[in-house]
Amino acid sequence: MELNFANIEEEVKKLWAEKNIYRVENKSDKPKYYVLEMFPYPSGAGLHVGHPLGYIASDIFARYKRHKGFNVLHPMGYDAFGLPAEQYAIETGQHPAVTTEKNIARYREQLDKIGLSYDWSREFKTSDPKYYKWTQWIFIQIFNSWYNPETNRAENISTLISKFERNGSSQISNLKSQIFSAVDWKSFSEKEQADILMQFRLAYLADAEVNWCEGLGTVLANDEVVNGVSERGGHPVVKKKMRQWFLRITEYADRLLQGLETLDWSEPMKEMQRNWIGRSEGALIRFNLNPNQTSPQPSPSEREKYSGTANQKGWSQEFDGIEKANFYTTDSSTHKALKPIARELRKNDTAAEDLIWQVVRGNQLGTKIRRQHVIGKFIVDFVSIENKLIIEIDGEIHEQQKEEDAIRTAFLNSEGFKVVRFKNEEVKNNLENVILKIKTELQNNLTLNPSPSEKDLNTNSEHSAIEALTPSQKEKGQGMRFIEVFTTRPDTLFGCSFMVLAPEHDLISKITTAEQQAEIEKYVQYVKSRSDVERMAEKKITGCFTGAFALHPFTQKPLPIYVSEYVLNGYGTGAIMAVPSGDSRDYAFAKHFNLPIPNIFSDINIDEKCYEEKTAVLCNSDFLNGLDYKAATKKMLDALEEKNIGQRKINFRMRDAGFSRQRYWGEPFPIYYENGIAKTLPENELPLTLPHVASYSPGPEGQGPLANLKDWVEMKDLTLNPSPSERDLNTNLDHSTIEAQTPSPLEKGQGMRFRETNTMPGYAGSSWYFLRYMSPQEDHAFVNEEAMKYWGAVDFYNGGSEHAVGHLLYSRLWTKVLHDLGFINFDEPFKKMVNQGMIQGQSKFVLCATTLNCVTTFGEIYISNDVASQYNNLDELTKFVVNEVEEKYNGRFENKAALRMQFYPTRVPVEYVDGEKLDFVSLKLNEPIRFNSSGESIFITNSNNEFLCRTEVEKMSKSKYNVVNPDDMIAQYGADTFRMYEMFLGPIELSKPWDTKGIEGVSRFLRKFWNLFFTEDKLTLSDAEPTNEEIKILHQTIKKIDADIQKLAYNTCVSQFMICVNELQTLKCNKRSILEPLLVLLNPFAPFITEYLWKEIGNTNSVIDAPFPTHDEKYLIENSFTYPIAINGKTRVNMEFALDADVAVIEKSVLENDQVQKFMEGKPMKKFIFVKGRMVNVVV
RNA sequence: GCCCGGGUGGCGGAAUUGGUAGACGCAGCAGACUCAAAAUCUGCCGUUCGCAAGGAUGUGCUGGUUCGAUUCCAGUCCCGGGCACCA
Repeated sequence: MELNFANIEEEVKKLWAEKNIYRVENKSDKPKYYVLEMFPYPSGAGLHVGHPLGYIASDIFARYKRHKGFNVLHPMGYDAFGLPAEQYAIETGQHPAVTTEKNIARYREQLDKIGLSYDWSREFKTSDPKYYKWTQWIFIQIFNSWYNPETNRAENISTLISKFERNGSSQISNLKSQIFSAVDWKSFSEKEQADILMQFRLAYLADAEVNWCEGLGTVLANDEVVNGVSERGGHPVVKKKMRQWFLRITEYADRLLQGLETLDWSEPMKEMQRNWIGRSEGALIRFNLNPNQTSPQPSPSEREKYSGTANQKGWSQEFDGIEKANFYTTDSSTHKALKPIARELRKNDTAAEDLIWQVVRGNQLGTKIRRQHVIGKFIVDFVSIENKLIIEIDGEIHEQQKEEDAIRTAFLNSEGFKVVRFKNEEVKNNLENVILKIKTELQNNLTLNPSPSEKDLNTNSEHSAIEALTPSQKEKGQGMRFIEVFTTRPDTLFGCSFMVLAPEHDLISKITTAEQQAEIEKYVQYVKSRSDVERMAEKKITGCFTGAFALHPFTQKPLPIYVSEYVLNGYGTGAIMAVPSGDSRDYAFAKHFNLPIPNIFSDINIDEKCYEEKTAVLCNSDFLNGLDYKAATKKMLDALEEKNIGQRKINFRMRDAGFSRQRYWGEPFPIYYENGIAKTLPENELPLTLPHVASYSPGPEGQGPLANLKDWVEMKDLTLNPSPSERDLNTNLDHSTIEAQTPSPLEKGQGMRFRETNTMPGYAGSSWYFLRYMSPQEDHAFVNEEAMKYWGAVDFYNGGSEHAVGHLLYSRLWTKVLHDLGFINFDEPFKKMVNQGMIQGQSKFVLCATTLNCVTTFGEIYISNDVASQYNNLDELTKFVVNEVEEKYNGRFENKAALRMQFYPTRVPVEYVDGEKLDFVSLKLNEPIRFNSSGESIFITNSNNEFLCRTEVEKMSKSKYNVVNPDDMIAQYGADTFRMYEMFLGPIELSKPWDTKGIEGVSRFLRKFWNLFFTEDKLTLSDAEPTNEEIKILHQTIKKIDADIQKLAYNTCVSQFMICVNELQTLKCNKRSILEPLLVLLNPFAPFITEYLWKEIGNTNSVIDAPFPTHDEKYLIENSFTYPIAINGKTRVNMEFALDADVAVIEKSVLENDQVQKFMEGKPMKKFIFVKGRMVNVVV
C-alpha cells in the first residue's frame, strides 16, 4: 500500500491536538526531566534545514525519556530582541516588533510541520513586555547586589552599606575604592557614597571602548566592522570610550570555573569555558620608571652582565663598536655589509640630498655631519652623532614606505637619535627654511631630552572603566612612578630587556618623551582603527618607542619602554615585561626592533627562536642561576614579596561583561539618573516598556535611538512609565535604590531626572529564559517558586557550539546570582550540555564576466587570479569569452580588443542548480534583477553550452543563496523522512554539508517499514509466534537503539532500523509481537507514521505513552565466532571456533591450517596471540 | 595569533578497551520485472597488478610505540567554529 504521508501527518496532528498530548503539568508521580534547546532568534529568512537538526535531536531525546516513564518538560520560545531586526527597521522603517512578530509566525508554522513534542502553551518571546518585565526586575536585583568575599556570594548592597556605616572600608577585603572610616562614610555626600558603591555593584557603570563610527554616528558591533571600516558604507571606525553598563562576572570567575567540574558537558566545551575564564597564577611586578631619562644606553659594566656563557645576541654585540669610537654606530659585520651600499648611495645622491650636503658638509653648522651613515642596520641620509640628530630626505611617499619609516624611526629613537624628515620638494623649493630648521633642531638637541614633568606623572587619572574592570590597573598612572606588569613567568625576570605597554595604557601620555610624542600619537591612532582580533591575528610586528625607560627591579638596568598592539589593555595590567629569550612574541618584537635578547637558559641556543618550554636551568639570572623553573619561580616570588617589588597574583583573562548597547531593539534599563546618580525604577512599575520612536537612527552623541525622545528621556512629568497612569515618582521610589555615576551627556540639570537611553544586549533575555518556561504565565515573580522547585535545572540542553562560551557563561552567571540572592535553589542551569554541529550550505558559483566601465587602452582580457586558479582550461574559456563579448558588444565599441573583462565566480541560488548544472532559463525567469551588478554581466558556459557550477561549503545563509528550506523537504518527502534523514547525516555534534540527494534512502526505508504492516492493500498483522531469527533481530535492535539514543548516536540508530527492516522484509515478517515494539522504538524518530500505525493496529492511547521495549540478552547469545587469523598482523584466513573453546585447541588447529602454514613460510612461531571473541595473531 | 573541533571510497558516514577498515545510505554500473517508464527486487562497487586464483597498497602528511594503530604519542599541513557589541 502506498504511504501517503501528507494525509497521515494531517490526521496525526489533529489527534495530538484533540488529546493535548504534549501538554505538561508542573507536578506528576513520575520523575521529572527537562529537555531544552537553545531558542532561536527569529530571523527574516525563516528556518533553514540547519535549524531543525538540534530540535529533532532534542525531540528524540524528550520522546525517549517520556517512553522511559519521565514527566518531560520540552518547551520552545523565541529570543526576539536583536540587531538584525533593528537594521531591517533602519532600512525599511518597519517597527522591529512587527517584523519580529511576522518572523515568529513563520517560524512557528515551520516548526509545527516537523512534529516536535513541544508544550506550546509555554511559548513566549523575550521581547514581550510580560517577559522583559522580569529581565528588568532581575537586572535591578543584580544592580542592588555586591559580591561579599567573606561569604563568597552575592548579597544585597545593604549589607555592604552597613559595613561601611560600622567600620568604614576597613573590613572589606576586595576593596576597590579609596580607604575611609565610618565617620568619613557618614560625611560623604550622596553622590560620593554612590560613587563608592558603584565600584562594588554587580551591575555597574564604567567607561569602556566601543567601535565608534563617525560616518554613521553610531556604535558598531565587531561584526559590523570589516578591516577598520563599517560594513555598511565603509566609513572609518575607531575605538572610543563611552560610559557603559557592566556585569561584574569576574567576581564569579572562580565559581564559574569550579562549577564546571560538576557538569556533564563535553570536555572540549568545558575546556573552552576554562580558557575563556583563563585563570593563571603568576606575579604582579613593579618596575620603577627611570627618574633620569637621559641615560638611554647601558654602561659597559651593565653590558657585562649579559656576557655569560650562553650564546646570545644582546647589547654586548649590538653595541660592540661604541668603545672603539663614538661614530661606530653599528656592529662590524653589519657595517661591512652595508658599507658598499652606503658608498653607492653617496655617489648617486639625489638633487635634494646634494643641495643639503653642500650646506652642511664638514663642520659648517658647528657640528660634524656625516652622510649615508650606518646606524644599527639602517643607513641614514645625514647624521650629527654629537647632537644625536638624523636628517632624512624622503622621495615619493607610499603606504609601505610610511610603515618602514615608522619602524626605522622607532629604532633610531631607541638609539637616542631624533629624526627630522624633509620632502624632496621642500628642499628644492625652500632650502633656506630647511637649513634653518636643521640648525634649530641641532640647538635643541644639545640640551638633552627633557624628562617628563613630575606633575604629569602625579596627576590622578580620571576614573576610568579599566580601573573598575581590573583592580590592579587602578594604580597605574596614579602618581606611582612605576609600571606594574603581570607575568606567569617571574622566573624569567632577569631575561627582561624591554617593556611593552598596550596602546591604550594610561601611562603612555605621561612617560612619552617630547620627541617621541608625535610618533606615539600616530601609532596610537593607528591602533585605534584596529579590532582586537585583527591585533592578535596580525603577524606583522608593529610598535613604537616611548623614549622612556624603566629600571629593572633587581639590576637597575634601564629598560626601554615600547608601545605595541600585541599587548592588550584588557588583560593583566595592560603592560608586560618582555623576555625575548622566553616568549615568541617578545622575541619577534626584539628581533624586529633590534633589541637585545639576553639568554637566560643554560645550554639553549636562541639564535633562531626563543625557548618557551619550562625545562631548562636558568643562567645569567643572578640569584636564580642554576635553578629550574619550579624552584626559580618560588624563589623569585619570595624575593619579590620580601623586597616589596611585587606579589603573587592569580589573574583571570575574563573581563567583566559589557551590558549596554546603543540600540533600540532591546530591553530598556529600569534606570534613571538624578543629580548624576543612577537609580532604579520602582519594581512595582515594571515593565518599563520600549517607547515608539520616529526613527531608528542613533542619538545625538552616539547613544541609542531612545536618546532622541527628549520628552521620554527628561522625566519632566515625573512619570516612570509614560502613561496610561500618571504616578508620583516620589511616593513610589524604592529606598534601597540609590546612587551611581552620571552618564556624561546627561549631567546637566540639577534635580532633573533622565532615563538611561541604552538598552540591554542580546544575551540579557536569554540568560534566564529556561526558568520562565517553568511558569510562563506567572505574574508575580520571574518564576513560580513551586514550579522552580519541581523542575529545577535543565537536565538536557542542546545548542550550537558557537554559543559555547558567551550565552552559556552568562546563563551560569545569572543562575548563580539568583541562587545567591535566594531566588532559586540550584546554581548551575544546565546539567548536561550537548552541542550540535552546523549544517552547512553548498554554495554554487557560476563563472561570470563583467565589462569594466572604464575601457582601457591595454587591449587585454583581464583574468583575476582566483578565477585562473579555479578553471584549468582557461585558453579555451578566454577564447569563448572574447567571442561572446565581441558578439554582444559588436558595434558599440570601435576597438573590440580594447575591452577589459573582469572574471569572477558569482553565487547563484542553489534551487536552480541540479548537481553541477545551472538551470539558467528558470533562473533568468525568476530572479531577473538579483544578479545584475553595476556593469553588465555575462554568465559563462562551457563548450557544451552548459552553465557549470563550482561548489563551496559554507555557513547556510540567505546572503549566500545556499539556503535549503525544510518546508520543501517535508512537502516532498514527509516530516518523518526529513527527521530521520537529518539524523542519518552523521553524528549530531559534527558539522556537515547538506545534500538533498541522500534523502531517498531514508524515504525508501520508511516505505519498506510501512509495507511490513500491509499485505496487498490491507493492514494485516499476524499473531503467530515469532521465529528465533525474528526475535533476535528485534532484540538486537532494541539493544542498539536504547544504547545509541543515550549516546546521542542517532545516525547509527537509523542504520540499525534499516538493517532490522531489511531483515524483517527478507523474513516476510508481519507479526504483531515484532512490529508493535518496533513502532515504539521508532516513535522518537518518526512520530507521525508510528502514531498512525499504532492507532491502526488497535491501540487507543498515544504511542508516546507506551513504555520503551527492553531487550533480553538471552536472545543475543552467540556460541561460536569466526576468528580472523593473522600472521604477523596481516589477516590471512578466517576460522570458526566455539566461543568457549580452549586456547590450546585453537592454537593447535590454527597452526595445522594449510593457509597459515603457507604464510608462516616454515619460520618458527615466536608468539601466539589470542583475544577471545576478537582475533588470532601468529607472530613468526 | 590564541582556544576548541575535524580530516577514512565519487559523496554522507561506520568501526566496543588498540584487534577482519569501509557497516548503513547516496551516487554509479550490470541484471530481473515491464510494450515502455516509474516503482520494486538481485548482484557489483577504495586504489592497483592479475584472465583468474591471488597479491600489493590504503584512514591528510612525516615519524614513533606495539605482535597488531583510523584508534595511543610527537611533529606538521589543511578545513570548520569561537575570540568578549551577530545570535
